[in-house]
Amino acid sequence: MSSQGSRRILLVDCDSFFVQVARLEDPDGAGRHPLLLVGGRSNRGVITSASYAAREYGVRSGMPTRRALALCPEAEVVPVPRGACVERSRAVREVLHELSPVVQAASIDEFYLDLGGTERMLGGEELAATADRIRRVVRERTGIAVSLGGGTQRVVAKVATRLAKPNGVHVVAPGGEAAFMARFRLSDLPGIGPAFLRQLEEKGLSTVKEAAAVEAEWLARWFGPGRGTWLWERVRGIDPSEVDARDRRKSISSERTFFEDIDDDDELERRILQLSCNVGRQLRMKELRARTVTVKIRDHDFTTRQAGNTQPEGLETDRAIFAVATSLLHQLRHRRRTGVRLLGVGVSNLVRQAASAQLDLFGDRIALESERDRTIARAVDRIRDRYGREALRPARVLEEPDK
DNA sequence: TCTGGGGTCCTAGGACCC
DNA sequence: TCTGGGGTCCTAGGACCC
Repeated sequence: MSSQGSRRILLVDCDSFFVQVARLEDPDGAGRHPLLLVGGRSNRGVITSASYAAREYGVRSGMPTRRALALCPEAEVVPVPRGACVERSRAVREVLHELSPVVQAASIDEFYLDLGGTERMLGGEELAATADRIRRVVRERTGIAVSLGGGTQRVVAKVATRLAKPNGVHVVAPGGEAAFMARFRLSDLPGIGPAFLRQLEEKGLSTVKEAAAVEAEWLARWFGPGRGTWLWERVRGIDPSEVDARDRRKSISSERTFFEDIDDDDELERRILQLSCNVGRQLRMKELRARTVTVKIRDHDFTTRQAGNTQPEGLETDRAIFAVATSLLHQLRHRRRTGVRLLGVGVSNLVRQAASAQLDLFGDRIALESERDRTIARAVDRIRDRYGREALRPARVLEEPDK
């Protein structure tokens, strides 16, 4: 939409989103507790989001719940309100669509906007003023407190959001990008995690300023041409990536960490059936089919392995996904047979239902799913929508087809 | 008090085709 | 029989993000 020079990018980031939603969902219970933690409560659970008051005790998201409670024994832990989070996220996005020509959802609680080209329409309003107006409108219309970072580049908007939190705005003026970035540590940059940070530290680099003083040639030699260029640009606040409103979903997955490790093949097969059904359901809801099915296993010792298989045609039925997933599971179990901590099923290489070939181009192949299978799967979805999840159990879906 | 669940992107090697 | 590249697709693994 907008050219490089006139980009006016804002990142709208919901403040401790899961905690906010949990409070809105239960205003008299969880909503009242200042030390609120959202996350898994089982023996293997972790914290997804912590209230600002709880963070003062050192609690962080991703931390095992047990450890969080050791640090902050008074805290209350509530499960992630998944459905409500999806609804609130959609509500925020809809309001943003009214306020900005380009909206890209980066995650459930982050949205990039590009207001480039709207200067005349907004009567010359400063970007910081626009950001503050958006903050107030989103709050009024959805009840969600957000913070906004802004600038001419995505990376600048992203880093600026850190200074805006909570419930504030921070906009970097055009031309001030490099000077703005120079105040941060390399670990503050999005895209630099523990592994890259270790490599940077080996070269004696820990701040943006230090890295900006190194010639591009050396960065390329140390970290490879791709990452060298990437780093050279980011420490100067340069980010060529556009805000892309057409961004489409590329994969769907469902995984579960078990309360206790599972080593029994029949039990694993039952679990993988449930996961296959979860994925299939979402696929059909979005009117998509998947050509690739992937199974992920995490062994008792945390070794994580995966196997995938790509079909010539897209699949959408639970039965077909389950068939592929089961064979991949056996493959993985054949290579290493130990207690399984986590099992996951994912699908990718997504194609639109309508766009998938209806013609039997693969007549000599045994089809994994027929048009009849698909019709049945969609009918089962409708019955479940109407009468609840338990109206038809997965076993019915897996009946043998007519021979 | 070990390490969730949902994603994206990148890399590298092998197969296969021209 | 040996020797090239280049392009695309698939697979596995890893890093990273919220």
